[in-house]
Amino acid sequence: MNDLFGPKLTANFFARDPVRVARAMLGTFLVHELPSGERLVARIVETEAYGKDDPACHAFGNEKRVAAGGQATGRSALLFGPPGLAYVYLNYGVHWLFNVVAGRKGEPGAVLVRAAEPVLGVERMRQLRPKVRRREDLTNGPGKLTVALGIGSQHNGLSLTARGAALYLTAPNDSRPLRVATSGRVGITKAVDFPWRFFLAGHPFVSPAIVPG
DNA sequence: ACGAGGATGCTCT
DNA sequence: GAGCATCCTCGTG
Repeated sequence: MNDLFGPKLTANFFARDPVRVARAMLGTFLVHELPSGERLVARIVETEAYGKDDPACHAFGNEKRVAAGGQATGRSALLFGPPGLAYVYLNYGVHWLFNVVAGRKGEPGAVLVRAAEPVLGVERMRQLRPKVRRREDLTNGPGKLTVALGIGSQHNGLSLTARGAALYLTAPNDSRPLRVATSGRVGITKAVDFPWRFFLAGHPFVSPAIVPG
């Protein structure tokens, strides 16, 4: 690898309570290797967990069906499957949002990546978001960072932990403690009181929805 | 600076 | 047909 980031995160990392995964994903690096070989890398600074018994989770409707012995259907079936897959879906008919499937066996869940700080490939990110002036606006929101990193529907369902994956996460090499803050999740109407949003306090690339402490 | 409103398409508490 | 895990533009001050 190099001095910045360490080993690729494994499926084990994602195979636990999504709330813990969401917190643990802060400070990790999201890497997209383009077909050209160019690497786009951003450090994750804001996440949200979605999980079991969570009215805001896309899997919520399916949970009752599955509990009754049925099969999960539709886009959220992915959330019941193995952890470490990408869950990418279209929001408001306009924006692709990137999640990592997470959770204990048989329990649905995912972690939404809401904001990140560009680390490598910034010039390419600017090309992908040509109207942006401030560097922060490149990746300080869930719909923005997918554009900047070239992530889209083509990644839905792909493994982030498989050998040869073009899209994956790596652990940071330094293990300095992070200043993590918690809040309710942003932009939703159900279960707004769940404290399942995590971000680096005061970090300039946290999404502007809520002023960071 | 800030708030209102439109875009746009998929899913189905 | 309603409701979205959002972003951008265009008003007004």
